[in-house]
Amino acid sequence: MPQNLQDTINALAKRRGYYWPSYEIYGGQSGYITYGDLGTKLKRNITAQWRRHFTARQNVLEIDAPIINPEIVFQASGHIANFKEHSTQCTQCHRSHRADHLIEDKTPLENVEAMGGDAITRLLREHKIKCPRCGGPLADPTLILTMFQTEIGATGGLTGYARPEAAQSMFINFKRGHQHARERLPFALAQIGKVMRNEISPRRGLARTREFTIMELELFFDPQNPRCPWLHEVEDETVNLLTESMQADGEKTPIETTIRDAVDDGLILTEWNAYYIGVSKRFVTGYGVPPEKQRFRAHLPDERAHYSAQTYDHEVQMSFGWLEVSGHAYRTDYDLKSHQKGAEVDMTVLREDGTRFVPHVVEPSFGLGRQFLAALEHAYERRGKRNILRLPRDLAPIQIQVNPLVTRDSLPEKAREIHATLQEAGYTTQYDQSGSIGRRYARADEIGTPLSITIDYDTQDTQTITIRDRDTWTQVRTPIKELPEKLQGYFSGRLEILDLGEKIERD
RNA sequence: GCGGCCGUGGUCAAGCCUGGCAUGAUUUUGGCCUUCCAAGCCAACGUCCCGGGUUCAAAUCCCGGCGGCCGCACCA
Repeated sequence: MPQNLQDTINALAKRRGYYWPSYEIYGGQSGYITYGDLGTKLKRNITAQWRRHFTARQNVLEIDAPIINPEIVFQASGHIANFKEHSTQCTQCHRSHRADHLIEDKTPLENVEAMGGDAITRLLREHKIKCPRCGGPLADPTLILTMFQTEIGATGGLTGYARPEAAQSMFINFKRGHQHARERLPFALAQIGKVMRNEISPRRGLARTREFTIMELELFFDPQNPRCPWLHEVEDETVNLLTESMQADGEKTPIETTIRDAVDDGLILTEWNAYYIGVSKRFVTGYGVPPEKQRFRAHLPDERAHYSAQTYDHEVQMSFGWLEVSGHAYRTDYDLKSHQKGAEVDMTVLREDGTRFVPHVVEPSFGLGRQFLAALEHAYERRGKRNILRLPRDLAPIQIQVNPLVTRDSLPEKAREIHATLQEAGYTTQYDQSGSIGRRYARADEIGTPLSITIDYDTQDTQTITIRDRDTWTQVRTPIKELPEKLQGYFSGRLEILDLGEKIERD
């Protein structure tokens, strides 16, 4: 067996069809993952949950914009300038360093990055800068551009880039969105879509891929009226915060605070960011990560993005360390102003007092693959020889498995009949008659199917079936005619396994 | 991109050092059996990451590539 949890889950994912490395038959290509049937269904359920938490409001509008953007969009946004790195490597100890930072350390120069590649190479040579670690000679820096570049139009001509985040689509469509939101603030634009980042060295499977789905929301508000009218909904939610100043003091243990207190104490700069941090905690808890394994860590000034005034990463404790599952950035009016300048289009909106202003933005941003990974890892349980995925019932790819107890005496026929009924009712189901009943329950457990329905010899006589619960292995007996109502109750979260029928005791 | 370790059926592993019929467990599928938790029996499907070299002979040795993990850097 594999030694660590990640290997175990990767093996399970491959075996059962959650996900696997892409381009396998051609030897593989790092940074790409393909989702299988179960994975696709799980993703769909996670996005459904995300929508429920983040977009189910009248003034949150969802859009679906193109992935390839003309260069001008990213010139205006600042990405072209900020997405280049000049990296240099020590020829002796092979460590990599950022060339511009080395120059800034050794000279009075500032913002060296903006001077361009030739200047950086020249400065590195002129000042005879050595490896800060071992003092060895450094190679000439190489330019790293982590956006995918392409040409728009089959005959070329116009440079285009794949978007590395969905946010710019929301900013460049701000005016349309504002119009559709009937020109009222606050409102938000949200988007679930693919983005691409040409990572230098992607690793750890799903946690970092070159192409992934992002779930992002931009909330626009008036900085003179920064109140979040929905804050009360999450104000009592407790979160673990690791603030900027705590990290500056070397503090590693977060403080537990309510959203309300975090706002009142000034730990979170805007009510809107605080609101979404609260919702984020609920969302992540909802898909199975216990609160004590979550924290919100503030970005230090030097790791913050070029647009951000304050960013909190929502991190989840995984077997391999902390994993960032979402980012909560206060982007101020940086982006709208950038596009106002770039496109020469007025991005201001009207206040009641007749003045105009550019709205401020708060952005919660989620990588779908990372929610997926966090949900899987926290659902995983080893019980004896068995793997169990204790996925929440509203996340499980297959909701119900239907089995005949044995494959004779017309039990399979009856089981298929019930299976068909459930499918017609809209449930995601699986029919299984292969192997012993225990083996089939084990299969259901391993892919995280919460309920198994078994047709046995009592079914014909009493018109009842048994329902087995994945987590407790408890079984209850239920009349077939009550199934629709009971299952509806269970999957809406109203009923638990013992509410579904009469408990069966077995020796 | 650099360095270290690694790559064997669907999955996990032994074999590699010391070249000689690819091995085991498990999974999957079908059958038998079977009145509830991976039972048993029978059968089947399916493998040495890719390319080149050395050799009578390469999973094994050598070279290159690709991929994975870890460290450096990157992760907006």
